[in-house]
Amino acid sequence: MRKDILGFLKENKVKITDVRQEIIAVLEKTKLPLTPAAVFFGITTKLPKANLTSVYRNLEMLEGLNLVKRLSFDKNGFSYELVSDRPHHHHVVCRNCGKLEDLSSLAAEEFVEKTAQKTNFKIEDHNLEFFGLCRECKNES
Amino acid sequence: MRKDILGFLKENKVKITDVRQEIIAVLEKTKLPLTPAAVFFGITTKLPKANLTSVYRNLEMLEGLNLVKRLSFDKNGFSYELVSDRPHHHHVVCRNCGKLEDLSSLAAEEFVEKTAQKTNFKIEDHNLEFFGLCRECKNES
DNA sequence: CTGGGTGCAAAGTGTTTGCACCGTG
DNA sequence: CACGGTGCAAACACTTTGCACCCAG
Repeated sequence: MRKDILGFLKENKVKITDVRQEIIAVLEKTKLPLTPAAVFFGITTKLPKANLTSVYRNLEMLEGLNLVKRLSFDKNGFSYELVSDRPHHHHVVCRNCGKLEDLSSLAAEEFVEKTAQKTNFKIEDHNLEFFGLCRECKNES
Repeated sequence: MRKDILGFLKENKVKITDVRQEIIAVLEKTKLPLTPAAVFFGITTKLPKANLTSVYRNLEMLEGLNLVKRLSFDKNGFSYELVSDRPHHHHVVCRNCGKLEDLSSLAAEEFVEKTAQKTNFKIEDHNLEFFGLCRECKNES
């Protein structure tokens, strides 16, 4: 588990427990958005007695501290990904093989900026997702 | 209910029932994304015996025909909006008062196009949503 | 008159809550 | 050793499924 995350948790008086370390470790390792169930599966290899409930509670807590971001790709619940120190990024999801790619984009920042001006909203967050066919699946069909 | 929708349903051999007409009427009237429960509430004024199940089934059917689009704003389920004949549009949601505004934007189209090029995906759909504070709520706080 | 559509009830699924025990700080 | 965190079970909310009756075409 990254030192900065650990420090941040301590600053916020959050106890460092096995479950928490593992949840964060799993998210760090995969670097991709995971469903609570997937995270749970990931941590059970090291913590066989762990509980889905704790995963939910901790993901919620981590979201509150902005260490984790919740995304919704499909109808069946949410996925969570670590908020890394790299800038905004968004996702492109292949509807055939389910592959998910990051997209860090200056174009996105421009777009957000234009939107804020146009609507006169104070934009605090945004969610930009793309769905389609990836290189491979595009050619197969 | 709009003629073109009615015709399109007939073309697809979908029976025109009271429930369906009312669901579409409600979506047309509000012009905003509604949850299945909200649609249900809307149709019960004219069809007191209607059932939530039918609303779900019909929204799913309409989504299949691309007459309706499913969106997810918050954790508690989905909302549906009519796919109108105007071009792509997206939403800006106020996190304080819940107000929801459309955003039809050329900038968005550009952005989608750039993304397709950059990733080499065949982009079929996208979901662009913004969250923040609207004009009024921005000034109050 | 026939197959799709509907209402109703029951089952699923993902998520949350209550509570007693546990373990970090 | 106090109090936040955890596991477990039960409750919840939203959505889906099974089935018999109904009605649009």
